[in-house]
Amino acid sequence: METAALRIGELSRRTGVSPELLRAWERRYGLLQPVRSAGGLRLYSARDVDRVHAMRHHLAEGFAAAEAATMAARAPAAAVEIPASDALRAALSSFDDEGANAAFDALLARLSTDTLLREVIVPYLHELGERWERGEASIAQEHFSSALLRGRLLGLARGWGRGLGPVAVLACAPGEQHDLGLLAFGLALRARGWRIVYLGPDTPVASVADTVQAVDPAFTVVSAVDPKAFRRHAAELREVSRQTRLCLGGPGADGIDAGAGILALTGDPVLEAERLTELARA
Amino acid sequence: METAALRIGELSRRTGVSPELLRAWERRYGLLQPVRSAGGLRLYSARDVDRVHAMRHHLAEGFAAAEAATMAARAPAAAVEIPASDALRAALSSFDDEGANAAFDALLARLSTDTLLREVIVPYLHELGERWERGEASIAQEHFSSALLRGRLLGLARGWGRGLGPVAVLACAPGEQHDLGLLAFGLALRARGWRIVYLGPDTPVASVADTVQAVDPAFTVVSAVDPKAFRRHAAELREVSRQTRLCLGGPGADGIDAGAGILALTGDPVLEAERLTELARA
Amino acid sequence: METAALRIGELSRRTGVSPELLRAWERRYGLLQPVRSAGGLRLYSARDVDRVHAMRHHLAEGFAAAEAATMAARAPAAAVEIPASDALRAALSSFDDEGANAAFDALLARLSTDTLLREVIVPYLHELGERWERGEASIAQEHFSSALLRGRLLGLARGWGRGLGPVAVLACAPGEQHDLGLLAFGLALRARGWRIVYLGPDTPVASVADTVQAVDPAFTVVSAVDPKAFRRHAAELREVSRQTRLCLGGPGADGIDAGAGILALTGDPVLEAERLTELARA
DNA sequence: ATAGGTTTTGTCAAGCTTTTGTACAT
DNA sequence: ATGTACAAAAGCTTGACAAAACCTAT
Repeated sequence: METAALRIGELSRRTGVSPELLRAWERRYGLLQPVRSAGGLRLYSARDVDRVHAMRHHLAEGFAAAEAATMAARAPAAAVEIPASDALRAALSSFDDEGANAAFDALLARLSTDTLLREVIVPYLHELGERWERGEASIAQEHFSSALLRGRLLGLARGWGRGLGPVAVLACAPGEQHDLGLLAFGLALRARGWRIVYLGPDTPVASVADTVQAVDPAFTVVSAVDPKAFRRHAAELREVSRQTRLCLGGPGADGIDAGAGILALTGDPVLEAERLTELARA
Repeated sequence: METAALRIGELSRRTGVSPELLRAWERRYGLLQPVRSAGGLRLYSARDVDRVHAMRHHLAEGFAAAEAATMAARAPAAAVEIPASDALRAALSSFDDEGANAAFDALLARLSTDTLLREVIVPYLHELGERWERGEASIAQEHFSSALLRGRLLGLARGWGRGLGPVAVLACAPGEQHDLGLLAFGLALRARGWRIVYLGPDTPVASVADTVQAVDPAFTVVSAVDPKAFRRHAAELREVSRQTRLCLGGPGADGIDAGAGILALTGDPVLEAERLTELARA
Repeated sequence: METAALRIGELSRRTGVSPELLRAWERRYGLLQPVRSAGGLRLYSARDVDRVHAMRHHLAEGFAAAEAATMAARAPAAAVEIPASDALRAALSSFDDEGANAAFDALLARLSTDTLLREVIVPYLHELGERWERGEASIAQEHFSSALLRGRLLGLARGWGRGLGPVAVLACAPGEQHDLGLLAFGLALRARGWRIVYLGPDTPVASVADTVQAVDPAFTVVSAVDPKAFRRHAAELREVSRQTRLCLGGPGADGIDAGAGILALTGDPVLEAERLTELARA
């Protein structure tokens, strides 16, 4: 996993706590248990950074160091605040192209693609879907928001077919127009080194088959919001699954009995991307 | 076959590489294998000129002579400048994401948005449409191409809602999925100072009406490939046309009797953008 | 595949890492495992370039070299997010024309024009200026960077005079050659719907006056790095300010007593563009 | 917080080899 | 035209060095 190994100086720089104090906290409270390099240097993980931040936070609250340390050791992760995501939401719901782009830029500058997807995009898509079901979202706003987000995500997607990693073919099922979730999934895969061939919304199963033949992917993902889209083409999909490792994704894959050798990806895009990557490693 | 037989002096003059060096390259790397005259003189073909040019190109890129030679021998044409629009076409039809983006970038760096749209994108869309009608285009390729171009065009569209110009609302008719032409039209308008509110594919007429109410545009354009999309919603559209200056666009607007006060935009996107701008100036 | 074989000098040039250091990284961490030529020279692949970039990226993040190396070696190079702005900087400072253009394209796809200007171009210009003052930047280096950026910005500027928005006339003061800041300013205005008439470096005040007469702009901006450029032509400028809303821009406008009715624009280009647009809206 | 020792890491040098453009003799 | 020679530029290996960063213990 996260083997990011910081030395004490960098940890100090990132947390604003002197190396001496960091060592003291280790000795006295066992706050951190860094691994050591061959030569004996302490090597810290990214999680340790959080832990030190928590420690400082508790100290500032007035707790004694010993207490602060046990608290920090127990609950290292404090929620990250992402105010810009509210700004994005607000701009999208008022047709404010400029504001939405600025907010997106701000998020992009501060977060990794992964975090952006997980913390902002995916929740927003969920939210939109729910408002939609409850009849609250204006269709006009949904269209505006989708077009804008699609543009930004496709911007991030640029060049995602290049490189050396395994190839994944992504397509929406026939009739399916909602491709934002699939885009997010593609980006998450890309961040893990995959190469993406993206066919977009409403792709006939035969086209997926053609593409599979042409590029020989490690995985193929067909996505839909509505399970009917899968049922309607069950036979064809089964056929495709004989030529490639086939996955069904999106909310529509939830109730589906995928059938032998077909994998259902029903979780959030980033999670499923992680899972698929683990699977491919094996 | 191109039997144009150059002697080494002429080859040297054409390529700017000294005869000695040409011979050295032949001896050391086998870069060229000229036929010999009866008297033993080297006779080079036109292709050899390309090969030497490629060699020089690779050298300029920083490759070592030995490497440059093998590269030049393998792909003599690689150094030849393929017109970027052909390169784009070729890359799109072979699922080459990287190549397509590079070609698009090259075009972008050399052409104005307008020229890019008029000379490259619009012709390409036409071509695709025709191949489609004749059943020649693979659907898979069309999807891949559309997704990629959509991404790039939406990338250019960024921030097109800001500023000072008049506002135009753009939407595809209900059921209509082809938004690339509409996107191109929006970009052409933007290049003329308009602000764009873009609703994207398959937009219910009621949503268009909502948006018109919210942003009060100078023009509203609804686009479709199939005229039926307009006929099916004729009444609603007439209703909308009472609140805004309404235009119908795309191939589908061709045979339509638009009705009083409704403008049909049937020409190519850039042309129509120009026309609308003239109209707005008046 | 890509067997492009670079020798160590070229790899060094492309990555900005000295050959000695590259060899040290190989020996100590096994970062790269180049194939060898018959004579024993190291031959690197394109993938190795990515790997070195990743290594540098991790180093910049504060990781120890040993850790950075294992991270760079493990991750598929494409998965490491190297901020394109760093890539641009690196390419510019190593005279890597191709790399710089690619980085610029990547930035363009990812960011809005505004963000690109504010977060990348303007800071880079500052940085260049400072290095220049401290005598660290070579003239060649500055020329190369300026020429490349000017080309790209002018590429973005294409067609910025057409359309419907208000007109702004932009010119560098007599003797002033630095127009990149002014270009950035023009682009920021364009992104807000303005039409730009751009006169470029070293423009006689009389020419500005002529242009003002011809196009009747909403604003006219004259820019200089050195305040003396303004002082020397104070009288003429005052004269021009009677025919148009005149602004003085650039670092040189900072200490200037602009005089009645003359506006000084001393902030960063994007900010000032926003300000002017607000002013025009009123 | 300091002292005294260790590890890590970028840089340099010496001496020798390979690569490659050019020159020269046949 | 051919083949050989040559010299500058670029690389290779080994070994060493020193500054910065870290360690432990007091």
